[in-house]
Amino acid sequence: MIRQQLQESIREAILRAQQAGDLPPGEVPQVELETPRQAEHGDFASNVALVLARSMSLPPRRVAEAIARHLRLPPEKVERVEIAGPGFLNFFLSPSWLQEVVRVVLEKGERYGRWDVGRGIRVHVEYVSANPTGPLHVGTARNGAIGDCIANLLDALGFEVFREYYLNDYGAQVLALARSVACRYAELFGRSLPFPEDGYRGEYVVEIARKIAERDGPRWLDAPEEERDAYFREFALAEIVGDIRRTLEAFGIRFDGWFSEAGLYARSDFQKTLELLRARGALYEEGGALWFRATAFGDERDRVVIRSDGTPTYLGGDIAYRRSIYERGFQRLINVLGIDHQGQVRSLKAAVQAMGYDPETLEVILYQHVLFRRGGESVRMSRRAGEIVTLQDLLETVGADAARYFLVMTNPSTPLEFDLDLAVKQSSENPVYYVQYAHARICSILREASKHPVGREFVVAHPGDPHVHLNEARDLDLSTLTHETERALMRKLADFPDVVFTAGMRREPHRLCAFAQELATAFHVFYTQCRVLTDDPELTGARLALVDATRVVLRKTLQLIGVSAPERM
RNA sequence: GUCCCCGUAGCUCAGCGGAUAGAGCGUUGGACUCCGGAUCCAAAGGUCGGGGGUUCAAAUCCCCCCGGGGACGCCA
Repeated sequence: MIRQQLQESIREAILRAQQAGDLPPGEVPQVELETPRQAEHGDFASNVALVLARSMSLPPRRVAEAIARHLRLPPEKVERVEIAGPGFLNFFLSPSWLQEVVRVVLEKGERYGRWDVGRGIRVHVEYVSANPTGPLHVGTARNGAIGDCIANLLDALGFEVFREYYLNDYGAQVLALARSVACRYAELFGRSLPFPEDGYRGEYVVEIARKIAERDGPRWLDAPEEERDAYFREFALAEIVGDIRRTLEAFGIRFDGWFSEAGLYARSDFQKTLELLRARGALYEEGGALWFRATAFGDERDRVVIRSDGTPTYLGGDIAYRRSIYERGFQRLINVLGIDHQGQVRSLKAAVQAMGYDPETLEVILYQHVLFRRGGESVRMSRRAGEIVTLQDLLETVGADAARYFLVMTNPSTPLEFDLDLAVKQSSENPVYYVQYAHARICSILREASKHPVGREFVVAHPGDPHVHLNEARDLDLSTLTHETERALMRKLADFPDVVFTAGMRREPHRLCAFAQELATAFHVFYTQCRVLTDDPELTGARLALVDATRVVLRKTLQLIGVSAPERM
């Protein structure tokens, strides 16, 4: 990859300059390469001379000159190096090095942009994990979009990724759900039961009650309460989890595991966790409750893990869950949570440390909430008030592609305003369509090529297969790709691996959207200025290769974001 | 009160300590007899919330203040 090669060359040049006595000895800092805003400043620029000038107490430009003198970059890779401004080293790439990128993309295909920095490291990514007491609410949509995209990125970095949904299917809230269903069930038979104080009022509760009534008739009306609660709880959970799973699939998310909180108690994982903490002196009793000595591990206060009524707290279950993940052999835990859970982070890290694991291996990604707007007013959504705006609603109005793209488009730490009216009304102007359009346009060119007298030499169309493939690019002469817009497009293709790396390592999926848009723009600009299918066989073959390489990278980028890459729109 | 996040163009948001702060939408005006006009080109639009500091260089790092959101439970 170009950036790494340049960084290494600069580093070697500094070392050689030091050996030759042109620069004083000293540690060589990490060489940073940036992409200048202006084309006159080259394809890459380095400020390394400015950084070194300080420790070497030499004028920056003189340092830059010494480095430049010792650079050994072959002319087929770098056309020239300039020293500019206060002491920047500006690199101008040769067309042949960029043209080589096209070949690399086509040879690597789907593997272009993959890294192996994560090889052998098992990463557990937990996201969504919404309470199974009702349909998925739009608020969790950002969690899903961000979590899934980060999992995709980690996979691209070579980590062994496991995606899991933690189901809070235990405790008072699911009991309240069971009783809410029971109440609606009784109403169907003209009876009445007291509606639980913390009950669920959504229409879906009535639906579940109706299903039970259809299946079992009135036989639960006079059943013992405990028996009825247990049955209604299991039934309601199965219905709701099934619904959640279907909605997530429509959203493009599929988990490798669904972890039941109730299972932690059934398998005595919870007890084992308490024993572990107790053995390490991290538990004590007070006021009839069992406390975790969190302050000993950096938390602001100690935390209750078992209430005085004997029931475990949410945190207690959470700690046991974390332990189960480490027990299963994962080395890194990533948890995607809404900003309202920020208070839990320190407690969780304290618990991880108390159990003897490195708290650095637990990483919590906090994202700011989405403010949904409709008709210029913010939409207040409260499940318990029964006014549900579900993820399913969002998918039906704006579609999965637009929803995912939009929710991932901004930095997780920035609040996001999602105007539902706008998303519906102007869906054709949504940036996702702009990117998808570039992809569809390329596919159209390839289809067209198979009918073109010159172009058809370079493509293969299989009968019955809608895809038109490019022939081997190995023997193509790409040296005709010299137009300014071709150069800009190749530059973008060359950036892709770096974008994947940065987005993945920094857990900033929005960088993919920015890149997708820039790549699409570079393609559209190229398209309006250069004709792909011409009567010149060399030019046509080279441009088909460029366009096909663009298709590969666009498709890969959209795939990482979690959006489809349509061949026609 | 303590802690976390945010404040950049009319709106929604990018911006890695670097050179003249960007994109989309919106506004105004343009562009193929030809591979998809869901496209392209151009213009207008900014005291980067305010004030100090560090640095050769600050939207970016540090401190204070202002504004918005959130967290500080034997809730989940």
